[in-house]
Amino acid sequence: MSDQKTTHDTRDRILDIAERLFMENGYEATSMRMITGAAEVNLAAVNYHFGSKEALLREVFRRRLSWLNRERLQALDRLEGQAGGAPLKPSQILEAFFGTLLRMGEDEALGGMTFLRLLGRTLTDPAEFIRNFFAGEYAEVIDRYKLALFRALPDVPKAEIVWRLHFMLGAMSYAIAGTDVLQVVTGCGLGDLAGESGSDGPGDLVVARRLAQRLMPFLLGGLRAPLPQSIDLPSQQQEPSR
Amino acid sequence: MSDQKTTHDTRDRILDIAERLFMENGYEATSMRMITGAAEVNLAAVNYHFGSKEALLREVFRRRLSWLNRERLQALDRLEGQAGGAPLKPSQILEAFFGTLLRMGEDEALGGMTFLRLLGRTLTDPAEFIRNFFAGEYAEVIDRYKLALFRALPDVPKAEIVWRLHFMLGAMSYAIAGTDVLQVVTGCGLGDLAGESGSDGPGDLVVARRLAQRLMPFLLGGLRAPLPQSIDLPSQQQEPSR
DNA sequence: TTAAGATTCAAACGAACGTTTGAGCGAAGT
DNA sequence: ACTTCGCTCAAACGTTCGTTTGAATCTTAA
Repeated sequence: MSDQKTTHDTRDRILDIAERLFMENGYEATSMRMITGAAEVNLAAVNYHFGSKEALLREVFRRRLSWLNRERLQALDRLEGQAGGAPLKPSQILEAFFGTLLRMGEDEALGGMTFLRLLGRTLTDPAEFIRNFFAGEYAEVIDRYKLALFRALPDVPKAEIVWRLHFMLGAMSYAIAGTDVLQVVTGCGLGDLAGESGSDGPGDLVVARRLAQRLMPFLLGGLRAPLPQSIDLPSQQQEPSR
Repeated sequence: MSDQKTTHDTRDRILDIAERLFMENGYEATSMRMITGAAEVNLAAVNYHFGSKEALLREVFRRRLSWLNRERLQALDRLEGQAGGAPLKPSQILEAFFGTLLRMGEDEALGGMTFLRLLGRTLTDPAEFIRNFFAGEYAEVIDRYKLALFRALPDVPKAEIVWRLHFMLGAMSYAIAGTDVLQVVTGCGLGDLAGESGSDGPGDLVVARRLAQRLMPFLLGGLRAPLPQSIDLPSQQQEPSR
């Protein structure tokens, strides 16, 4: 029973618990009383330290994404410095972007698989304040990596690259969310490796490494797939009348 | 008997409105009063016709997924009948599985892009009753297609195929969800094509076709990507910089 | 016409929600 | 010693939630 409580003790305990509960139940289905109860702090502590429930979710993400954004930009800077003006290889860009994220899943101090799962599940949340928040947090990094891919694949139309970046983000987001129907049906996949509900399976490090090992070749294969042959809509032109 | 005006009028109006509102706000953030208000029916109508809010969501999905499951199984039956015992081509399997779904997005009578977006956003919902429901609905179809892929790719380890099916589901789910950060940052992608917020952009047919045209080559490229070289965890212990 | 069943309706239920309040506490600062 | 300030606390705020109720209204068939 350590009675020693400082300011950051309460703040960080709220953030850690909220991160886990938001991941397990989603934002709307997680109440302030669930969070403060599990964190063993007073109900009013969240509003005192963060201002509101929305601001708490933002802070949960901000403390992780600020590290991730910095790391992703540094990785790209490093690669471009080594290349000395030449375009990067697509595999290098993907490794810097997705590898950096998946390496967060290996380190519990950076949130581990708990944060990765939360991120994957929250990226498809339709709530407006969430989407606005992510848009602001991701803007700079997305733009830098998008331009790097444009230079790495000069023969591919830019719109096509954006589409495939979109698909790659989706495959990763869904994979780290760990809610796939396959996992329940086949008993195989991320959930099987993670041992989500209590049972101590392999640790976050092993889970994240195995996932990265499977995901990266898939993403690269998709990015380099042959372009669709027909330019746009096929022959028949069907217009919804009125 | 055939005149089902009163009953199915209310029932179907509730289902249509609920489908749209669940898509726009998510399950938890959509209240019964929002649904019954927009559908112009009494608040008690949902509990009378469906029993509960959870049962309403299940019915919203069931009326679409029963059609989708039937169509997907028939498509696979047709292909296997034509092949006469020989393994199918992976592209045929993907076309039957993903093409059938994306064709739902073209037809407003089958839910159109509204249902596709709802499906993509709900597949990552952590609520237990939702995941159990999807597991039951998808079990048979997933199993059939999984086996078809095993036979189509006899040289690829089965675990690897399951992983890649997992990734393909993710890319599709995320793409049809239409909540990608790319759309807000770059103003390009599904949301741009869809004109989600009121403005009449291209119809569902055009949106779904363009999406399918871009997604299918990506999925095929990912599925056929070279296998990861190392069997499991590498030797080096890499520490993320802080 | 009339009785029975199906559907709609306004109103209310208890519970849970996010947030606010004002008193109380303990360790600095002067 | 006394004030200040950061923080915690129990209690309550007003609102909204999903659900239930019982009477009113409509539909249907004998």
